[in-house]
Amino acid sequence: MRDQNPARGLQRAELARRTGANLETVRYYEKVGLLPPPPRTASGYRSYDKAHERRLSFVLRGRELGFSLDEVRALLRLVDERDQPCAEASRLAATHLADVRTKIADLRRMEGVLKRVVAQCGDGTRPDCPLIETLFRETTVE
Amino acid sequence: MRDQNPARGLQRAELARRTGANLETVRYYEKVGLLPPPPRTASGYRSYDKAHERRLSFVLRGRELGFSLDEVRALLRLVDERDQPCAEASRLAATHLADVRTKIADLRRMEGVLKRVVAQCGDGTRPDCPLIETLFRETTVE
DNA sequence: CTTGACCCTGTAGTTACTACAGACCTTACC
DNA sequence: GGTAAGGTCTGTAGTAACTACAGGGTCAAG
Repeated sequence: MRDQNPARGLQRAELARRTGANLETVRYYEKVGLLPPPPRTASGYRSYDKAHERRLSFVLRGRELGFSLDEVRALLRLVDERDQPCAEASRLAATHLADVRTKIADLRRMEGVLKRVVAQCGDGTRPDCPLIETLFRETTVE
Repeated sequence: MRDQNPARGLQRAELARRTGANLETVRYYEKVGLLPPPPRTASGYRSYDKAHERRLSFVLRGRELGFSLDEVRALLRLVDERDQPCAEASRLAATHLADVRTKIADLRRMEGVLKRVVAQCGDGTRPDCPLIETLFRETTVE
């Protein structure tokens, strides 16, 4: 069994397990500057603490809300450098919310067309496949 | 003025313009096998015809419906090789429709959380930013 | 002292393009 | 005939956000 003593810090796999991140993602986030490089043991192993865990969770939750890594980086900068980050953070969130709504609208348009053609295809015995005809003939957007 | 005589075929830029594709995308689709390599002029220029235009439009419309290039490739194979492609095509579309609906559900969850936090942030004068607190504290998914 | 489980690094692969750089060709105009 | 502007060609590198090795080092238990 590996060392679980909190005074010695978490290994990468433990941090990944505790946060739900993929093992490789932890190293990736360090590489792109979203996680600070942790101290190393004598043999070069990374040793994380609670602050790393907190920060990694922040990034992962940001990702769950659909923020890009650049947006998460901006949010982290606000956390680190600003006293009153709410106005800027809220602006970022509002912009992102608009992006999300645009994506939903796009997907709903796709859903509508797909639903229609799947219904028209029925049991798939038609010689003129409505899906294929749609792709050849129609514009899918007005 | 360039040659517009249909007997001589379309150049790449013309094909792109007529279909709405990006110029580089045309070559890319050829490279990944979605468009057949067109005949070349004596000096090596690609020369497209109506069949290419039709096929490229098919790919672009498939993309507008959110199909991956692999899925579009599969649909094109059905068009080329099968007499009765509708059953298989419809299955592909139904699978893709389910994917689209999953994405919509994900985005709606994001939208709900973002809408809430943006509302809570209000004019951005709060010292405890609801967005940042959410990212640090909550799980965004139940 | 070996086995197995972890850790390290750097790099390559993924999707679907997009954007060059450097070279060649064609056309219009003078 | 010359030249400048615009097309075209190729291959390659860049984008986002990871993910997955390969080839090596380390560490603890039996």
